[in-house]
Amino acid sequence: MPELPEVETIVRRLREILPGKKFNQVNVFKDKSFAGDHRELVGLKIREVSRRAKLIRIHLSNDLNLLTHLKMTGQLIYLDDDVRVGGGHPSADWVRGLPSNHTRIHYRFSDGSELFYNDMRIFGWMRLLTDELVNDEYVKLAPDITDPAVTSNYLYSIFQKRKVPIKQAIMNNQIVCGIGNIYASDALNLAKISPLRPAKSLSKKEVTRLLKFCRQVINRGIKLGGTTFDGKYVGVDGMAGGYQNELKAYGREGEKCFNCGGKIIKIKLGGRGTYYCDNCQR
DNA sequence: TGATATGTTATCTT
DNA sequence: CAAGATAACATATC
Repeated sequence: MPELPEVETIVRRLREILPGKKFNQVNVFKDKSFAGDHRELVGLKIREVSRRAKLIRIHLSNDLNLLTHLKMTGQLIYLDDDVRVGGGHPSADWVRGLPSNHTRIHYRFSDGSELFYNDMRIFGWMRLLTDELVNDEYVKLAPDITDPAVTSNYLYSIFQKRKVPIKQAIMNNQIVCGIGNIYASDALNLAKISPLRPAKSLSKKEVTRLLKFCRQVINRGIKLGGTTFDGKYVGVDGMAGGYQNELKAYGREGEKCFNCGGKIIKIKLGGRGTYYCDNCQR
């Protein structure tokens, strides 16, 4: 269930390995997981791997791309004999023989190495798209939280028109991309702002503070390689991240707030689990 | 049995 | 048309 830091981690790892690989064979086990004609891939070469929001873009020859969204339970795992690289949803597929029963797409390269796309819940997808179509997708998205175009002025002016709770506002991809449920809870805790506050009620100063901490938690997550909850799979070829050891609010129900010693409580907001300190987050 | 899960998006309503 | 609310997608686990 990757957020931006997890996706960025996967991209950085695959970027070291995939460029230069040539597709020899493609097996699509679940039609819903792949859009386009996968036969077109055979013979194409990988040029580059990049990220925008939580989308992974594998740039190919012929102005084509494999655009991927892992959604909640997607994984990309590269396999070459003893080498296993990638990431995504932490599950036994990390350590199991591949393909696993969650493998939806299997790619084999001309040098014999392989790439597996696993997705338990099948929310995610891979699409074969031209550069132009990728751009069409990108222009629909608000700038990434890592993009300098996201300034406190920019956010403040948008928030003025929104009365949804601030947590939902910062998770809205039409406003800013890349802040998921975990990092939203943590950023709000550090900023000492209640997730329930209507977006329009935030002062300019509060928006500035919130933006600062959003960037901080996302960058910290990237530095640590993302967040991995299932301890069983930590340490497998370095696939697991480390942010789970530094969570400020998410998953800490009943524990002490690091700001004030108050108790972290859990509520449901917009259908998502939301953790915050009732004492210092106002 | 029922609630929950790190994400989007279609659809309906206001 | 814009913003908000809700369900939906499909599966596993506690």
